[in-house]
Amino acid sequence: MHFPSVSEQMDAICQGALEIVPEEALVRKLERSALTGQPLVVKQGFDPTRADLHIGHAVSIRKLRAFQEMGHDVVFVVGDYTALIGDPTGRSELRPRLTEEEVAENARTYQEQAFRILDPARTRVEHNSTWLRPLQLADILKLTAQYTVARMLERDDFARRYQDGRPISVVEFLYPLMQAYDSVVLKADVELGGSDQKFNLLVARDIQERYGQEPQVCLLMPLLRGTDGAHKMSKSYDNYVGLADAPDQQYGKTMSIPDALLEEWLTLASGLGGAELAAAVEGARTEPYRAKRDLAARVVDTYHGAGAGAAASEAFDRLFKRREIPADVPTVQVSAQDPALAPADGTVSLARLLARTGLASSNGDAARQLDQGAVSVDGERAGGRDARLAATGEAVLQKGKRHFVRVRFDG
RNA sequence: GGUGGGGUACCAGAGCGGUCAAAUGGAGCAGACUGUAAAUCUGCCGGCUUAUGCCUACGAAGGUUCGAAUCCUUCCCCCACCA
Repeated sequence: MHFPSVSEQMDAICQGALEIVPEEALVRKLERSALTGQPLVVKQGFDPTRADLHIGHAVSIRKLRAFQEMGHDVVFVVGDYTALIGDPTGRSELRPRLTEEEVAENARTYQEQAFRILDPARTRVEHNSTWLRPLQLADILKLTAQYTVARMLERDDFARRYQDGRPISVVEFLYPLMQAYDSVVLKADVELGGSDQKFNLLVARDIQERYGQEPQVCLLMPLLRGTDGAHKMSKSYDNYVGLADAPDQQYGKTMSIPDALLEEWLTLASGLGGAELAAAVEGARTEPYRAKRDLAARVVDTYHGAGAGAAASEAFDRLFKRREIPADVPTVQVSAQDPALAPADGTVSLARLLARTGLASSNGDAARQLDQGAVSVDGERAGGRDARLAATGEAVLQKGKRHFVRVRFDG
């Protein structure tokens, strides 16, 4: 195995990284691997607590990719067992426990999503249930004996919760230990994670030593803030751009970030580096709108291939600038005679139709939306809650700016 | 084990016998505006074939009362301090 020089590797690794703990150890490991031809084992875990990976995860997945390109072994750990506990990081309360079925369902697509960035041929995908599930109580006793409650409480999520009198379940103490055990099993040389993972990654260093291994190097990446501009990007805040989101979704969500976030996103999510990045950041200061549209297109290109960004940009203009009906409107077939639509004289209740087609969550919601002038039929704004619609042929219903359904009547 | 404090809508959190489908903030949806699904302002924000009506909802089940989120009983759950 031939690796780039140690200093080249260090440059690539450091680019965008927030912290490397400890940096000298990484240099030593790289030197040794260059000498022996033995690639480093670089791991990162992802808990399938939700169905999607998002561009916040991509920040470190890209870094995994960089390791891979330099010839190291990347292990993508699907935390299907740790997900059953839920990472307490940043949590002010116990996570709802997921069932094994829910986790398995989420895990199914993780690998596929990660491969939008990683090279499938050079990635080892491991599920941590493989080694965590078979553990016996004796094994767990050994593991838990390696760490103290006082050290656990150093962690500020726990410290704060304890101080505020909010519950901390004992299983939550197990989480960092299980993650650490992953590192032991994999004999990890390097573990990647977001900066909020620092505690967990550091615990692994201690635990590896207790199990007679050389401790891993922790490589912490900055956290990307979500589209709300306030919280870190997270599935639970619903402020994320999913790797598997449709192009128009990715584009629109990116457009919705506050201007103040542009520099952060350009740095962490655009895939740009060096001079290009500097130029883009400068552009964001002078022409934020332009810069945001470029960023959005770039994000879409990254996950849907070159050209997809331009198409999404065009669709965005059509929808929001020109207020036209988008190309791909889902069609719903309804019967003009359906009693749920209150048919009379060849017409149906528009409110009921909205509820029926899913544009409104209930008849009451539909009535309110109609009263507020939120609804258009074939581009014409519809009146109040009593509006009716001729039940023939087709009509395009629109609620708000971006919810469309084409209705086709039969019978 | 003891003592004290709690459990309210998607979240946080007020209410403590009627005027409570429940203040307020956040989230969400919509309208206006615009450079955007930004910001700002405004409205809405349980359901029901639309009704000064009914149903569901203030941890659960019973009870008191003309009337209960509010009072009582039992149960379940959470927190703090002490042990």
